[in-house]
Amino acid sequence: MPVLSSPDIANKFKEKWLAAFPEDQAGGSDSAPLDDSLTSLHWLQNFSILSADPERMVGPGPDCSSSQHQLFFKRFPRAGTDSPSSPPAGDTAAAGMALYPGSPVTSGSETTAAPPRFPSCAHPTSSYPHPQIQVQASPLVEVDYKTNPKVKPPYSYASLICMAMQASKQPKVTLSTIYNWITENFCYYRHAEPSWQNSIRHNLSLNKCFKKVPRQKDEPGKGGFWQIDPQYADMFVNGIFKRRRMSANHYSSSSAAQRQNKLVQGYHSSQNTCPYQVVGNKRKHLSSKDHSKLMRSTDSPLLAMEANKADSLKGDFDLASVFDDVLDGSCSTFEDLDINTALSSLGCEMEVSMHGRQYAAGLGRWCATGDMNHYQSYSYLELSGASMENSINIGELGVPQLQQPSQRQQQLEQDQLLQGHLHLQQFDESATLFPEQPGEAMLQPWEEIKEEPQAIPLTLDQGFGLYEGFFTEMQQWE
DNA sequence: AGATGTTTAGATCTCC
DNA sequence: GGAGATCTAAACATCT
Repeated sequence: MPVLSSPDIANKFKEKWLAAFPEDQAGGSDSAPLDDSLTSLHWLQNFSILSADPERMVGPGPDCSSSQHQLFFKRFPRAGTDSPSSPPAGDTAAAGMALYPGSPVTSGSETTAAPPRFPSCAHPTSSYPHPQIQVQASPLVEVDYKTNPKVKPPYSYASLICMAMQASKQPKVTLSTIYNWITENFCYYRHAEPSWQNSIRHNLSLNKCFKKVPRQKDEPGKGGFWQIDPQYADMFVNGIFKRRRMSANHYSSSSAAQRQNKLVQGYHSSQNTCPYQVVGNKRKHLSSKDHSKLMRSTDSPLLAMEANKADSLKGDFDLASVFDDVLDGSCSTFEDLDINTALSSLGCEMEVSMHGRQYAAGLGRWCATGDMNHYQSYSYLELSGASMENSINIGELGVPQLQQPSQRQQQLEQDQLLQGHLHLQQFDESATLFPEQPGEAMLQPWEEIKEEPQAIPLTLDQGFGLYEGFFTEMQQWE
């Protein structure tokens, strides 16, 4: 059996690629050879992520001519912009695990379906169609959860509730607000039997993560308010409910890779308990009584390809501050994302250690170091300013979670490489999710957290998709 | 009456 | 196999 070197593989890939996509042969003058892009990272240095948004390319904008990243996003939809309905590639089982609360749409490559529209969405980026990831068996089948009444969104009710809370501008929401948001953003529930509302109520009551806030006597209306219990804010990542269910010794005894793998499995599996098909996976939870559940199958060519990347895009990112601007933001839909949500979409690793104990990084702010045009790094600064040792790695591309100094340096270099022409401005996020309980979030019962922040190994394309998704959002901050 | 909230029970799945 | 998570369904109570 012949052994192919990296260039060989790249060349063969190029040949097959061009055979499959001859239109890519005629690249622009600025396009670099495909094999180069596959065998080296040099092109990354010329890659302007800020301009890489394929949607932005449509409209006027600077630096949108790079055929390389056009090609990239053409072929590899942005993982980072996987909407909540777009499960991470490779996670065929976790169709509901979203890294990025974008628009509630999952769609294929074809563009016949109308892009999601969120009238209540304020910022300009919300109006353009999001990259679409196929999750259907047929690449021609799209699932737009906002308009498709047949496909049940692959989110747990807890996630839906959380997303609704996130999308609302209020620290506390009413049941009807949750109902409305869900029905507004998920067509399925507009047409479904109202039993789902029962489930929502059941979830609110039963789930400790949700806290009921009684309505004041002078407040008119029916029922009370609901909010995420600050003690459990860490259980929501990007608006997706993340159950904690890992034993402590699991972390201490297993290797980083094993731990990561297992945790990822647990996390992903936890994100979707809805029936689905899993290609090449033992998980099969298909109920014949609801045919729509079949549509959660994720054996699209893309995901099938991604599924083969055994270690790709798995893990999660603890960032309680994803909620930080929920209160003062203008978010009302998935698409109104705060920076932390966008950061979360990076699938970056956040690891805050204190006195040898692992904590989920909750509050803090992302800062870039260096001048505005040449950021050397950016980091998540613990607001407490205590002697926390931060180890933040954005754009983890398969780097083990626990890093030695040399590894960290390596990662830093990798980060710098990836940052390329990025212009990252420091931003401020001062709002907290639970303003009525200032400081409480800082006193979260971290010790109770069994499931810890995970390093997220990403394939290059996925990582880039995440990066792109992030910096697409970052532009708004600029 | 309808909305809201609580509780119980069964089923299915994953993880340990 | 047990435990936990989630979904679904149902019954019941309370409130507006």
